[in-house]
Amino acid sequence: MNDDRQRYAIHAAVFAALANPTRHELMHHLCGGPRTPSQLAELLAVSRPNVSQHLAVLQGEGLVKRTRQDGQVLWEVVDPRLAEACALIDEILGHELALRVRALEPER
Amino acid sequence: MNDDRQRYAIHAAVFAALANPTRHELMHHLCGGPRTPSQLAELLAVSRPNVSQHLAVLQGEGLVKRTRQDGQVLWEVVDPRLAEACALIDEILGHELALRVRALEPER
DNA sequence: TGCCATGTTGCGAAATTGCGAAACTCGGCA
DNA sequence: TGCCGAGTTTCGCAATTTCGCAACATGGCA
Repeated sequence: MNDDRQRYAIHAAVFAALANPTRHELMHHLCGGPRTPSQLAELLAVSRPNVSQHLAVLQGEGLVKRTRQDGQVLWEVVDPRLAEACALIDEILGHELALRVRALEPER
Repeated sequence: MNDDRQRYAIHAAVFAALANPTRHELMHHLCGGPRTPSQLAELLAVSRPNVSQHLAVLQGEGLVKRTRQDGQVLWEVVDPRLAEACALIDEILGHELALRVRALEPER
């Protein structure tokens, strides 16, 4: 019972890590392979400090990890299946999400 | 490009709706079938106004919907497959999450 | 050694979130 | 009509998040 409460909290924390557009986009790019902070900063058009901060949040939830190769810092997703999970959520919520992307503000 | 940006924002908003322990628990209970706000308030041990607020957030992201039956208000999940999606994420992140739950509470 | 590019961390301001308390809406019923 | 309970909305405040900016850390190279 109380154990469930903690489970919900931990689970929610993982979702919170992906509840930010910038972090969501970071994960998307990282699912395509390891990237350096500078590459990510350029891809997302945000500052490098900002990238580092968001990567730290994702790392804190165990979604990405930092490696070093040839003297440069590389960040990568911990489990490639995370990409599959995102794709599946896309599929399940696809209809409504697609509709909302298409209709940016008509009503609601 | 810019379309992707909006897509990330909308997608992140859906995750944000599930990025709160109370809302996460609400979704869990609602996946088991329709419930009234009063039932939910008692199940989660939170105030009824609080339940209404969280339900409004979930509704805003198109995850739950409100119906009326026999004079009482019932809330239910829009798509039952949402439960499957949550289960799948559990499975993919299961290892680390289970470890973290265990780390917090040695016994269950 | 000093210089430079790359990464990270600390800090303050603005914006957002979460929740309790109070107020309001609505249906049923005597 | 008035009352009552269920449900929702509003308001105020504390806590958190986000981001830009500055400072600090680190590795390669002349």
